[in-house]
Amino acid sequence: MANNEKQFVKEVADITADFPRWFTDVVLKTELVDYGPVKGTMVIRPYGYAIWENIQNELNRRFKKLGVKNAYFPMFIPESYLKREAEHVEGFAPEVAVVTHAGGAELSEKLVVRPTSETIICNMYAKWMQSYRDLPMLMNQWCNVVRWEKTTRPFLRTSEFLWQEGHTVHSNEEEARDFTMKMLAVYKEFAENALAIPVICGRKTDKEKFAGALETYGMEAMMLDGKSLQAGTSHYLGQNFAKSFDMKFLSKEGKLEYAYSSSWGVSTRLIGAIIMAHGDARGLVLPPVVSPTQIIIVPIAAHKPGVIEKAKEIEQILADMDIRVECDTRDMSPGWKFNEWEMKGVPVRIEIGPRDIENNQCVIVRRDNLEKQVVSLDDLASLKQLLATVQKDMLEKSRKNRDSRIKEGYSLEDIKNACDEGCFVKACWCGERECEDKVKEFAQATSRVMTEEECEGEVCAICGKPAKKKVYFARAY
RNA sequence: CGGGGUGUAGCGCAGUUUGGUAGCGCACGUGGUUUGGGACCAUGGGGUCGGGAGUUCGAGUCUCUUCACCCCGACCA
Repeated sequence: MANNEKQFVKEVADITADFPRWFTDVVLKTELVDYGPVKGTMVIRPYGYAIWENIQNELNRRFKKLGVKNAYFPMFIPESYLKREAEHVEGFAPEVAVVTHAGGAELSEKLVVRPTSETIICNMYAKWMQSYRDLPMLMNQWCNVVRWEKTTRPFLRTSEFLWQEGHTVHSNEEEARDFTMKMLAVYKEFAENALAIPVICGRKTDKEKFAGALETYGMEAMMLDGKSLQAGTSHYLGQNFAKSFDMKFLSKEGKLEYAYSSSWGVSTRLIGAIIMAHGDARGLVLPPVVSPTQIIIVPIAAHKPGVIEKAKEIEQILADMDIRVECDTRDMSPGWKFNEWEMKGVPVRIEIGPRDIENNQCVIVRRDNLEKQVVSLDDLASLKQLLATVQKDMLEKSRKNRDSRIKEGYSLEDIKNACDEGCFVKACWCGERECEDKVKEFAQATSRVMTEEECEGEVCAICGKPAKKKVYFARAY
């Protein structure tokens, strides 16, 4: 059958062979997103947005535990704010969108559409903090930001994207540093337990750090093709922004002091990470925790008496167990529905037909390994456990895959060869920017994060000078 | 901004060499038969061939021009 979707399955038969194409097909055909009319923007459709909502819920719960509260700050930032922190403006200037006209007239001061909100939030924080009693301030906002990138790809890099950006201020360095690390740990736990994506966390090199930060920590996830995706960052900003935005407070000792701040964020890119970490030739594979629909019920021979009723009955039982369940009663052949829901990555499918009803059973199919099993209709309670199992197995599978693709590198050639094979490379490094640039040029790879591993007595894999750090190198999205 | 490519129905494409009635598959509407891995029969609707100018009796096709998008680089969550 020369049918669109069948062609799609064929096209993606070997997904890593043409990964960008596979990725684009998947996000368009599963109705996650569509392209916006403005180049580089994406429309997030209900199915994609539902994943985002689940991510939001999971993260909000974790933020709350740390005492972080949600707030909202304006999208327009006076151009002068951005310029106050020298490194920050230098880092973001090339990619900001600027509003020059509004209300039918030219503005006296141009407005930058936020590429990130440190500047405007710090400006407000400065007004709100008087004494050490006001600290720490721990806030987060869910919003959109705009960064005018040259090349774009749905979810991974778009001109406008949704994210969460948290901003904290503290009265002392230790607490601010501690919070930066705490949030990194939250992200890691979230990535692994909610998204089933194992991540490598660590400090970024100066070359890769956030414009304006003292230290940037990142979590890196390996995609199916062995490339790395920066899935989240946590920055220790020191007193940089405090000094630029006059964030001062009166200490216990009665002295006026600059505050210490941190910022951290994850974006809709995480949805891209899910797609590219778990997907297969049939399309998406979504982890149950964030999947919009956790169980899909497909009635077989739905026109026969009692089938729909039974399917609906099962739907109700599962819904009462707080499972996100849906019953597909559309007038289409079952095979068509199987393929569609597999493509959309729904973790578990239930098939229920006349033969099953006769035997008081249903057929359960897992999306992650496509295993089929027959389950008694009296045993539906076990499905909750099954979802948890799928979640756990997905993480394990990703972890195994990733661990088998981390290599040690002792030369530029090693690094290049490993990247060509779709691997991360751990290599000793002297700490010089120049060597990172060489890796970029020779292997098209960048340093992802630094490890805590010892490299005493080792030499830099690039220049041969004494090594200071052990670093992960990889090609990245 | 460099290098390459594509614009024809909602989607995917053929037709362009050699100018001569606008085509195919999927999707969509209607009627019926179906339903355990992408069903079938019948029938129907849908187009300023990216835009503009030119050559010609006649342009999807040739010439010029313009616009848009995609892929590969440089930049980046």
